[in-house]
Amino acid sequence: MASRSRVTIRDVAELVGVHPSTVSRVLNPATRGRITSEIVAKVNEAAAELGYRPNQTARGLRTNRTQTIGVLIPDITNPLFPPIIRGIEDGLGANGYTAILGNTDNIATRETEAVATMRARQVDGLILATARRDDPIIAECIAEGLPLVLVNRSADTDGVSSIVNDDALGIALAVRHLKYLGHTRIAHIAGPRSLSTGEARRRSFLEVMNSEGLDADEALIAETTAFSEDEGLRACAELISKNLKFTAIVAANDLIALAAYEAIADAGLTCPDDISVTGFNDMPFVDRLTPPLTTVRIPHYELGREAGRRLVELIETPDSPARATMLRPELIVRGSTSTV
Amino acid sequence: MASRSRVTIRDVAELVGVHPSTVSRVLNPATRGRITSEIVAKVNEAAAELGYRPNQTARGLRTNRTQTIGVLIPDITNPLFPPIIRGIEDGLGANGYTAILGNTDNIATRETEAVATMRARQVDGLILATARRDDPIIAECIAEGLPLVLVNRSADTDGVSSIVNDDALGIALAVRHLKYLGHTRIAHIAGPRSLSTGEARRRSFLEVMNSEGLDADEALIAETTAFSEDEGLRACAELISKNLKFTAIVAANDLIALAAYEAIADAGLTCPDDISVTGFNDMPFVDRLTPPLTTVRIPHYELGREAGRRLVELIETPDSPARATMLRPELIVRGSTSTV
DNA sequence: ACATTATGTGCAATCGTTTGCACAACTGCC
DNA sequence: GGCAGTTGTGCAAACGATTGCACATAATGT
Repeated sequence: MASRSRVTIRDVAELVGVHPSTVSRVLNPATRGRITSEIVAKVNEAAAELGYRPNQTARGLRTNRTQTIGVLIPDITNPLFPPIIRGIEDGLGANGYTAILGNTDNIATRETEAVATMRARQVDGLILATARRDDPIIAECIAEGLPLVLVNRSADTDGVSSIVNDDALGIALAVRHLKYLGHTRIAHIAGPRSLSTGEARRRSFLEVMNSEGLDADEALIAETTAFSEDEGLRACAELISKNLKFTAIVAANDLIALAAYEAIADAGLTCPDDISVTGFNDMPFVDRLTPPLTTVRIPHYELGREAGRRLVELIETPDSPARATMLRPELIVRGSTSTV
Repeated sequence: MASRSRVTIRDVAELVGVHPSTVSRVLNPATRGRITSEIVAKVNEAAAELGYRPNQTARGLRTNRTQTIGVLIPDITNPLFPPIIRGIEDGLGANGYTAILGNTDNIATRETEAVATMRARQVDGLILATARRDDPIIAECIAEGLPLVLVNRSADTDGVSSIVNDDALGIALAVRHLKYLGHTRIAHIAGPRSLSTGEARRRSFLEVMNSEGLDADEALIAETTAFSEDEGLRACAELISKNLKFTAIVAANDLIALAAYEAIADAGLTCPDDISVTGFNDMPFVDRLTPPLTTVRIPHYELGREAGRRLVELIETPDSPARATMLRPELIVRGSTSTV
């Protein structure tokens, strides 16, 4: 028969001739010191010989800690998320935690459902990359005392830990770069205002335009309902059709910037000769486009890693305070921006 | 205190006034029929009222089934894998299973390690997207009776279920397309022979060149040690420097095709005017390159979904035989190939 | 009407660990 | 040498669910 995990702590105990609890104490670093070193050695030897591996399930039942955490993301096939996930796993893995993933496709019901299955699996905490600014799951987690970290997107609720990019800085870098190139009328294709990223970038755009003394014209802001190419194309085409005489577009993310390329070409114009474009995220391969995309690079991996570490901290020292952390983005100048 | 999952089957039982085992039977679809429908209704009602959620950990301990499976992939940030993972999760999720991920970076020790932590977590089965043709983990799983499905890459071992792309067909499509365009001297940048994909594509290349009556010249095959851009660039530059008068390159995957673009440009040539290039995988955004890449599209999502379903089948009907399944790829013709 | 079978529910053991408590044995002190 | 204090180990009760078995009660057959 399948011998999976057949060897238990009891087998090890019998082989050595001690009580199972002694074996348990040897195997737990925190209690190991209380056991005679001679026995420690014997137990370790026996465990190795039998190929003993602790049963996490049993441990989890007894301790009410599964060393498992849930990660909610919109969609793993969006190239934005893999580095975040990788970062999370690395940040957790170093501490013996494992992640289970849930894709929500940005659908609220699927999000609720995913949280439910994760809680049934007794996750020790949750990382949300899916948060809407008013997401009810956040309050729910706080009420239930379930450790929570937001990553990538933050929320309006305070008292919750988050690791996000400094969107205001990112937009400022893009706008100042365009100003430096001589642009004064700059458009913005904004993301959804229900997401912190969409809102923050939009607000920052207006602020920076103002503070830099450029034409901060609300008419130059186009709204989208999703960070998608379809939406970007629609918004951008509309903007161009209005004939507002702008010479540059600050797109709220790279997909929208890609859509801008298309809309510009559709209008018989060229990028960057007629209109400069900046993106946001620095997705894979945007350096290979024609023209290569000038964009704001977000440290996605680090975002994830910090989120993982922060969550472990929250789980292991339950009274640690909530902190909102911002990581610095970087402007990557390529060929999609040029002087007017 | 945190109320997470505090309500147990016992609480529900007390509220209704029945024994916990009765509640358990009601909640389990297989045994529900044995209970009076009146009680079933009351139990369901009480469970809903208390917000009862079964504790998967406890269930797992008792039944020795965690409804969790392990997925090993080389690296989630490689755009090849997210759709596979998404497919796996969808294929599993419909059956109540959840996946935990492990990134191995194609390092054997990390692979062994990941399997160990997964087995400690009592996974019910394993999906390997990391298999080398002679991977020892496969034999190990079979010996232990741990259900296993290979996805994307297969192995030399038989008696193991796998869901892979029909690489031979994919290569045939690419070669025939080039032949149709008038190419006769065609080069191949092969992937690592230690991986089924590298070997199968390489072998198929020679076979198809022969069967199509083209110059099947071993000298036109360049070897790489990894499916990476660096390796592709090295191999391709070397091939070009040999001055072998070929007019097309069949790259073993898209990253290598990208490297071919670079090597071709470095040699002062252009694609497709001087050399046509085909890729393999149809990664995101290769349609946006200049020129857009002609490539073989692999149904990655379906590959993953089938793997998930197959594993569930293997777990739930343990004597089901191992099957090797191939899914059909599709040639996507774009701008990187042209007539000679 | 009585024996027999079906049906529905309760009982208690069990899965593999962890951990508070008890208690020997040993140490050191005066 | 008796007493308090350590120290190291064993004991047994959990954690929350599942499930073979037992046993009432109800349904069935003759």
